[in-house]
Amino acid sequence: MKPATIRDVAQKAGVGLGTVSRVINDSPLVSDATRIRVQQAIDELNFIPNPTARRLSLGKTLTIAAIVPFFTRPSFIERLRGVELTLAESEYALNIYNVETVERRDQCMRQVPRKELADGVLIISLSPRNEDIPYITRADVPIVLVDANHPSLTLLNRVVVDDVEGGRIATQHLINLGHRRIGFISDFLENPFNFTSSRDRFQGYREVLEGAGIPFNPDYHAQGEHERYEACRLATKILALPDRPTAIFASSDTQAMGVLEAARDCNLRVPEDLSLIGYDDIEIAEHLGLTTIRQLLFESGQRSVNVLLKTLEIGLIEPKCDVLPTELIIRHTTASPPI
Amino acid sequence: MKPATIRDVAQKAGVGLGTVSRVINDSPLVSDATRIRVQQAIDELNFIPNPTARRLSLGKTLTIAAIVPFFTRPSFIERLRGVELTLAESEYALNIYNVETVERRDQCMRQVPRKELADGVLIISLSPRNEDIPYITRADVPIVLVDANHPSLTLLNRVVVDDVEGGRIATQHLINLGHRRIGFISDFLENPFNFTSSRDRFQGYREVLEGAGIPFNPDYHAQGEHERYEACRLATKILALPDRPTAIFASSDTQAMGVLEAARDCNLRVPEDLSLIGYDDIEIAEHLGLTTIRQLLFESGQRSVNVLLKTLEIGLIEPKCDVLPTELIIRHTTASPPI
DNA sequence: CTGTTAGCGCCTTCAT
DNA sequence: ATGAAGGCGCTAACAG
Repeated sequence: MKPATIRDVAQKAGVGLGTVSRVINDSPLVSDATRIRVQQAIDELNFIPNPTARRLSLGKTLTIAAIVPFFTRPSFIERLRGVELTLAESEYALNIYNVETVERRDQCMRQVPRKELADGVLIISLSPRNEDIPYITRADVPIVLVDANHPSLTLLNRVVVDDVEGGRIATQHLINLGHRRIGFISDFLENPFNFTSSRDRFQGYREVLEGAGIPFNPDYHAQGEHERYEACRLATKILALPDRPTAIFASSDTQAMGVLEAARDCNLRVPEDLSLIGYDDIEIAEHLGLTTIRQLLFESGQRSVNVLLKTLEIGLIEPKCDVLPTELIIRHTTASPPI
Repeated sequence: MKPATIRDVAQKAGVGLGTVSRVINDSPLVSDATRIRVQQAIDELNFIPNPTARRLSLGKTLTIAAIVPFFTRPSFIERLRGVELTLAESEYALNIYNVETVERRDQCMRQVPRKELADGVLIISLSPRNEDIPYITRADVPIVLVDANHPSLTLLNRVVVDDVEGGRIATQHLINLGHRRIGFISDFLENPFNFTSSRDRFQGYREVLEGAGIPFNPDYHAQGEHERYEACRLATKILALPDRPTAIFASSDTQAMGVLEAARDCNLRVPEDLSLIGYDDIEIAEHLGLTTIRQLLFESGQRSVNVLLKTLEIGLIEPKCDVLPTELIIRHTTASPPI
């Protein structure tokens, strides 16, 4: 049987359509008597206003779109959790656009920011490229960049973390412990998804090296897919170097796990023989006792939604760039180098 | 500026509304000449049919709802990934209803299975209770139960795993190694969310114990929240027993990690002093070398979507119960007990 | 305060 | 093969 409509309710309550609509929307323009009568009819019919019709009539989708790559990776999940929980309290639904291929990336970046699809868009961890800019700037929908950036997009709200600074902190920590030979394992610095975090962390790494008078050794930098296996493979190669590093900075905790495996394979003790620092402080990091750089993943999700909701409520506001802090978490994978 | 509508396209192409609609929907009832003309107008106007209007007109939501608890837990994520990837190829959108409280559980279970909200519903890892049954059976929407069950719901499609069997396999593995004192750490067997997996695995555990002539020792069973910390706490208590178990079966890999921590705290080597087997085979299990029971998480998501889509396409079909296999993965946390 | 009416953008008959 | 018209369920503006 078909679900009850506003019309059924009106008939049952013996009122007009408009009145039912007013009751639904908590309009003050209804007498208590009729409100009760209508409410009764609603309850009896187990009526719920059809969201699709509502959206069409309102000209709003009541939906927020989140474009996020590889949404099963722990760090992205944690961001999404912040998004989801914050949004759950609102009247907005969440649509997740999971990006796992470059084609999909481009398609989402260009097609999703549309009024017909969402009232607001969160672009997470995917920095637009120059070719994307026209699509984004002409979008008639508020957009918030989360963990993403682009020089010419200062007119967008952004919630970011200073990855260059994070790279500095990590590297400085290792140097403070006395390390001079410091490896860096990362995603591909140049990649079709335009992930920028590794690039930024690498920059911080190099800045600090230079500041400490340590020349950058290209052999100590290996890049590859963002996967444990791959990181393990890369680390194994670096650790086989005649003058192997005494410390490795992995640009994510996941990759740090790969390094841990490589160290195990090479019979290197961590941290006695090899120090290791990761990045993100995902949940598993604590279990592993991994020293890492914490960033506020959950909070980045929360904040970005709040900014978006405020924009939707108040209308365009002065675009802000919200820079979340970064923190060194010292656990048990870093120590002074062997003498 | 407002997005282009079908009307704009019609005007630009010099045809009627209906024709544009036909072109959009690949109707054969359009001559090639006009089709091209219309397509040109569509491209020029950068027109995309408004999904909301489409849904209202079609009387379909073109949306699949997935009710899933704690969607950030690795095992649920992996199921969701199967759902998402499979659905991405279809014309259906995915709406995730994340359940983290009992109130929300009840609300979702009762309100989500409605035609107005979704064309199909996936209920993941949440077994309906008796009180939910009326809401579910009267739902006018196809429902697929994933990793969930209920005796009176044989009319629903289900994709499940035999957790009792999984519990048996895990326990048998330990017994085969020579263990007689086997602990079991699990979620609360009775819980307001009505998670049933721990209960089933526990049953398998007890069956095998009994079959081996080993009396069940209640001291060896501890239940608590599904969290590493909690599992660690529970394991610590069990391991402090005068006659502590030589092996522990944790009802999830996450909890197994807690046990690992407890063992570490107690200076117990795994597997020399304590054997440990988990459940799920989430990604981290491999890194940890954890012996565990693998279930096809990703595939459960895929299959459930396929069943749902087929139902939507073909209409009601004979409800099936798809039982996915379970597999023992032996790694390095189980061995014969110390003599 | 309340009933009525005109859309929202699209799909689908029904004529032509 | 194509145009015109009615309707999907709701909101909002208007008249009373």
